[in-house]
Amino acid sequence: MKAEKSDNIDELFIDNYNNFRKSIKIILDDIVTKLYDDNKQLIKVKKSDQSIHNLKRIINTAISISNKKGYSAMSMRELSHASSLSIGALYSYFPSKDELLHIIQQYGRAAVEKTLSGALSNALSTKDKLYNFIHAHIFISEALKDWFYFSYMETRYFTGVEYNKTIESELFTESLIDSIIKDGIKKSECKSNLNSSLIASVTKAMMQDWYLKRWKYKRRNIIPEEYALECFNIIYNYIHQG
Amino acid sequence: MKAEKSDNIDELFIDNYNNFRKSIKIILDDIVTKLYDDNKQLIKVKKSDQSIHNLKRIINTAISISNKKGYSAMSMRELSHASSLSIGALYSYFPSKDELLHIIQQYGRAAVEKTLSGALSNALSTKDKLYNFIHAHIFISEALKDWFYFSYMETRYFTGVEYNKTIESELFTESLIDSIIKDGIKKSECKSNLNSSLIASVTKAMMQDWYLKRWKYKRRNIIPEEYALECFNIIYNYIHQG
DNA sequence: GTCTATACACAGATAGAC
DNA sequence: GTCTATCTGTGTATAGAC
Repeated sequence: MKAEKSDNIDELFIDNYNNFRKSIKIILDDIVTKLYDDNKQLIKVKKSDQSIHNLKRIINTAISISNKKGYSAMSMRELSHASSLSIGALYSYFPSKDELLHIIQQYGRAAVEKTLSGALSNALSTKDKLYNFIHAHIFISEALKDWFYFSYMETRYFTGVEYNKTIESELFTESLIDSIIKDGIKKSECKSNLNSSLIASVTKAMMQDWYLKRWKYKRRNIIPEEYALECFNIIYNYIHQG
Repeated sequence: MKAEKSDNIDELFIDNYNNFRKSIKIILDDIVTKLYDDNKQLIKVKKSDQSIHNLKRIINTAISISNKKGYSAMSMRELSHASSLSIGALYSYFPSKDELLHIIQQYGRAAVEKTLSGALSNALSTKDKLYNFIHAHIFISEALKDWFYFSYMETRYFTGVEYNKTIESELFTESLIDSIIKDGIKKSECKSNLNSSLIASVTKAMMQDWYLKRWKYKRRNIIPEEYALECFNIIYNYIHQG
């Protein structure tokens, strides 16, 4: 059995968001470090503790301002002021405003991929797989709620490669849910007459609402576990056999 | 009984989107006409067949461009060119770009209110009320899909009154679903242990996905009736008693 | 009522001092 | 590596001709 694989990330977030949150922080640091290597031809500043700290602040500040007024309406002067770096200094971390957008996208996408890829590995039954997947998605979108919101809202302005990658990611997530259901049908754990791809779509819509309407759930004191469980219950109740 | 009230709009869209679409077109014309009266202190051009036609084109063109690049990134030169009116002419239909945004919002909000207000009137059972409401919402958001998308995406840039009205509208729609479920619990048509407000939220999220991910459902040839029915089935299956 | 030409503010980006 | 000063393009909005 695979039970002894204790370094696997997925055991951390099945039932507890707090543990998940702690583990993802370390991963995010690694990802920013990796951004330097992946973009070394674009970044003038050499990789160092100080510069990693600065890049992280630039990314988070840009996301924060953009979520209030939109990326295109965020001026470099504003970003400069809010991140406590001069405009000149900013431009040594990225060559243009467009490239900063790409860097921000790379940052979040890397975190999401790392999380979801581990979410299905140890789950066996349809019920457990669906449960784990929904929880993993809610948890990562809670930990990175600002990035998720940013990415969702700015996607439509993306062009070329960046746009395609985002659409691809949307459809890939959906296809994972679709597979869980299709597999459940095959194993007679689910009803046989289900429109699995349509159910996968609405499941994703429910999960996305968590970060799209964060203000609403916060106001009502709904915690990630509670929301994830309700989503799971609604869908599982609809698909499961007998 | 109320059955003889044949002028009521709701009988048109329960099962058939095409009939709904035809009836809403007339309503939209009335709404643009009303926009002149409500904003006569802002609009320099006098109300006429030509000017109503122009204002409608301005609104639809602005929505269309904004949905591709965002309202703030849409330039007046661009809107001028795409709507075949000079910049000078545009500014006799609205005093500023900000005011145009308000006019666009008034336009859509009036149409939505008119539709949803009639959706619950004749329905009696919980099942029928939920069915009708979900269908009405999917149908109006299909007919005005560009406006719905626009409104959803630009809300966060709104300030003051406009922002409050949009939030209010979101919560009001949800409270209607919440009431349907609460009423069903009281009448023992629904399970007694339901978190009705949370279910109302995810129901709304599912309905919103119809216009937020229009490209996806179009690609898969999903029609409004099919999507509405699936949403209804998932939720009704979860809430209904026995 | 609609046009063209233009005023004036502010955007992104860069050069060169330190 | 970071700063300030500045270049150039584009934005919103308006004035005045037709």
